[in-house]
Amino acid sequence: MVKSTEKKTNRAFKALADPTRRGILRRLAKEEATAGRLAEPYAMSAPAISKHLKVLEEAQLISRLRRGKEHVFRFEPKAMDPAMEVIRELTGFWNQRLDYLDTYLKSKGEHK
Amino acid sequence: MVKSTEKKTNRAFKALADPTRRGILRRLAKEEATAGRLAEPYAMSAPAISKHLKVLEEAQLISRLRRGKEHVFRFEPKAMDPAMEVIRELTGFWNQRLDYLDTYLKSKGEHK
DNA sequence: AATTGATTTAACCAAAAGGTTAAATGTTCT
DNA sequence: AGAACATTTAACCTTTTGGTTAAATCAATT
Repeated sequence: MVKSTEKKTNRAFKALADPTRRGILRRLAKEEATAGRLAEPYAMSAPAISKHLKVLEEAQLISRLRRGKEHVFRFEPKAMDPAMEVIRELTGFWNQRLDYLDTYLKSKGEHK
Repeated sequence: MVKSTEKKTNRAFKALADPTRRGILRRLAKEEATAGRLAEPYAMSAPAISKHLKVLEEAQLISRLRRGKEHVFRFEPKAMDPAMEVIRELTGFWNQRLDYLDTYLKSKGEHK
């Protein structure tokens, strides 16, 4: 199922393309938080934040659980994988890093 | 200049959010190519492709040079850095890998 | 049961995205 | 100079995006 992966990739990158959403993700990467607390730093209405949260949730970058009257959000790092994979594919990230590791080990006199 | 970095990040993620543009980048990551050759795989008009190329160029993910009547494009991997940095920040990618390196060195009896 | 609180949904709006076709541009060939 | 080629720009259209305010929902409190 290559198609659904592509849609996930689209959604992930699109979600990451907005600075408000990246800010929310950064915050949630440290600790879970409610919609209200997430909204605090922004000069933006609650519905606007709610929509951003929906976009992130649809990209599966965050999950939502209801606790009493508030919604608690949590970062879901697994959903970053398609984006990481694209970047890896494009930049040969792994190769570079493995080269680096190789160089490092050589400098330690470890490697032949 | 934190602001211009944020704009670059926006543009990079936005550019990466479209599957046609990712396809173009994948192709250019292997070899440079002209607009015409890049357009071939797509059931889309030349102006549509031209616009995608413009978006990628504005995100600095590709560069353009004119060779006779054709425009030759080249992938510019440096422009991926802001996106990589966001992903790193969010997923602790480096930390994971450094932990891995650490574990590796311990297993070699190198560490402490 | 009514009120308050947290959040979303609905309806709306302007701007951006992604496509089209037709026209313009700049280069090469005859 | 003129024709053919590769590509972009212009004008247009529809859908999506990112925001707004007002209304609805649902849980907790009095």
